[in-house]
Amino acid sequence: MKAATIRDVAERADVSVASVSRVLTGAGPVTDSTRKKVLEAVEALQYVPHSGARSLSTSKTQTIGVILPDLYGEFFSELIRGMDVAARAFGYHLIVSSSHDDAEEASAAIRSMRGRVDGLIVLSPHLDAANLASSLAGRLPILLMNGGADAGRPSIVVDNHGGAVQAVEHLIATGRRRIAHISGPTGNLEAETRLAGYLQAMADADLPTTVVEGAFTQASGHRAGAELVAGRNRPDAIFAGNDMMAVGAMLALQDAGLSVPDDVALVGFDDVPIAGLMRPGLTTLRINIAETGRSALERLVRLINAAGEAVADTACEVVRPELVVRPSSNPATQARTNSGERAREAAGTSSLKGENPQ
Amino acid sequence: MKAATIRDVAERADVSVASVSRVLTGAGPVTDSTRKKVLEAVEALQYVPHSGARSLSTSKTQTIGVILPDLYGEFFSELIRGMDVAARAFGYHLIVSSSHDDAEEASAAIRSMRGRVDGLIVLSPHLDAANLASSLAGRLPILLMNGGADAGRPSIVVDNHGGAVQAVEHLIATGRRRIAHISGPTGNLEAETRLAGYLQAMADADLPTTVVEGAFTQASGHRAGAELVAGRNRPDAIFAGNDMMAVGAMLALQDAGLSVPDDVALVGFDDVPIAGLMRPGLTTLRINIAETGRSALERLVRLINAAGEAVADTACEVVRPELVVRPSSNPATQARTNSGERAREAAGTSSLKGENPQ
DNA sequence: CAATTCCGTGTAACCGATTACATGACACAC
DNA sequence: GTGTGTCATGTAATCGGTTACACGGAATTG
Repeated sequence: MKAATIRDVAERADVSVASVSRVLTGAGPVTDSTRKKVLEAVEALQYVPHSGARSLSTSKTQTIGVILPDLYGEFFSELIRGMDVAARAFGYHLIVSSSHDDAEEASAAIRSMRGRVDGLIVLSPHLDAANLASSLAGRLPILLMNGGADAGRPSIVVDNHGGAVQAVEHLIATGRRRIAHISGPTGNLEAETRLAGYLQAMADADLPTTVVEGAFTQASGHRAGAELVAGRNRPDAIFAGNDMMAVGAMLALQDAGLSVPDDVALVGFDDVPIAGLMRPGLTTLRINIAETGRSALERLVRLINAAGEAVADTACEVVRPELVVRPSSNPATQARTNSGERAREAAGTSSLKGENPQ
Repeated sequence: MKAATIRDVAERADVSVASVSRVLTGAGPVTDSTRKKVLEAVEALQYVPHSGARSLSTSKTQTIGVILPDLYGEFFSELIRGMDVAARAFGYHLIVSSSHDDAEEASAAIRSMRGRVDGLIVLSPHLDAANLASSLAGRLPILLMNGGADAGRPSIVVDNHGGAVQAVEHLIATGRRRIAHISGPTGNLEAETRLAGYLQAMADADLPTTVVEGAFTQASGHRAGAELVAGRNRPDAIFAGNDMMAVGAMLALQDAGLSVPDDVALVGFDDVPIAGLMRPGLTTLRINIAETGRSALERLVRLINAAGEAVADTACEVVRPELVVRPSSNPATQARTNSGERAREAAGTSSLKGENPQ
């Protein structure tokens, strides 16, 4: 039994294919009686329009492609969730291609999506991918989320620089002066922007800087933390380029017998779920990822609908991270209030939607 | 400038559309000179075949749909990663639709994918979704990962029952006898299967059971843990239905001034990244999620290619969880060796691939 | 009552690929 | 030199929708 076509439906409803199409697309005039007959036939035949055929005649696919680098954990899922919910609301589908960690792979993925999607959202922490993406995509609307403001094309970036400044200013405000930074890997735009923010905030406060390079991994954070406490002139605060390195550093500090935050305060970046579950809870910078994903998708849909017209949208939208203060950066003089914080954290589910079946 | 069609390519290469098609699909004989001319024209025109048109004439979309419930964090991203990598290897694209938490929504998603995909992978922890999926999909190959063995259709399930038995037997082996269970929400297949495994293992060992119902969330685990330690006849071990509840319970125990594992041992399920980062590290059951996703996709591709033929594949593949022993379930008599474990965990990146840009 | 408008409906062209079949060139054998 | 077989290539039908245009019947108007 082959799938029903629009002609089967037309025949069964005793109308023309044009009427069936009009009922189904909602375009053009039809009487109620015709509509009723068509819908009955559709129901009876379990008819679903062939999307390929539709896309052939309308040259729209109602599909949006998402190109992602190697993202892990909460970040990935929240982002897709936000985009997916928005996509459904607009009647779009989402084609996802993940794990593209170099420009080569990413451009292959873009190429393979051409003709299959109405627009692309490209996340890429790689310096050169932005141009690649735009040249490869031809006339396809593209929204970049590559972490670097790329003037002249629609994009969304996280204010990594501002976030880093916030982190440093917070540490200064709580009385720290010897503030070190564990940076992310060289070549990663986000890492470099966060580093730049750290350097600037320290310069503004006239404080000396210490930077150890990490790789955005927990292990590298552990190594960097160990290195920092072993050196002379031990810092009284560490701002890590992301939460995973902060977690590694925290464990290294505790291994060395130091107290966080009394001996060394600690601030991360991203607010991954683990941040709130560490003891002490990790101060960090939060980005509402799902919201960012939703917003990215909505913007792309607008770009698609406006295609060809006044391309007024070349702005670079900035998402500002929010500082979430937890005990890891309590003022140096303050007594520990571990249990209170612990109870609060344990009761809340804000950063952790728990269900995780299978 | 509209996109080039196969006719433009044919014209430019001074051959027929048939030859262009033959070169591009690799089917049929062509001389090297023709191939060369065609490829040059393709390159010059930046030609990409229209997937809709192709799908119309071949009735294949080279796309696989994935229907997911509300999944969070690592589970979601690992699963998609595994599927995505496999899909690329087979030349397939992945359409993802997530956040379907009731059968209604899930079936709407399935319907909207008909005609757009060559096959479906449906994850659903809902009891009735299995039948729904199969009836809605028509002749579309479907692979179920709904957590309940559903004889007669291709499916992949996690051995939740066996995992729970392993957990309980492990706790018994380390000397515990008063073992309580924090279950997941009623109506969730996985939760119920894990509960059943607990009950069976306890019955086999002739031990009395205690069950408190949770909701797979950290907060519910915290409540359940508090309730368990407050009651008379405090358990000396708790097996939680998932890691998030185990984490909540651990914090509740520590809030109550109890030591894990000395006073109460703790075992979770899933091996989320946080499990290894808790202090003490949480004993749990690990599933290689990416691998499971990859395997699911490969199996579906096989189903697609075999469509219509001998549908010999109606088996229910079982994925067995692996017990990961960490300090939260150390034998009751053993001294704490926190620092050793801590160093090991911090050095390893096994469960945590750290990069988490933006 | 005829003329005009309006509007629901049907016919058929079109979107851009694939592919069965026809064609024609060429080589080889008799 | 004609016949036969092989094989690269071209022609045209086809997939299943959408939609411009034509058409015809009812309602409105003079």
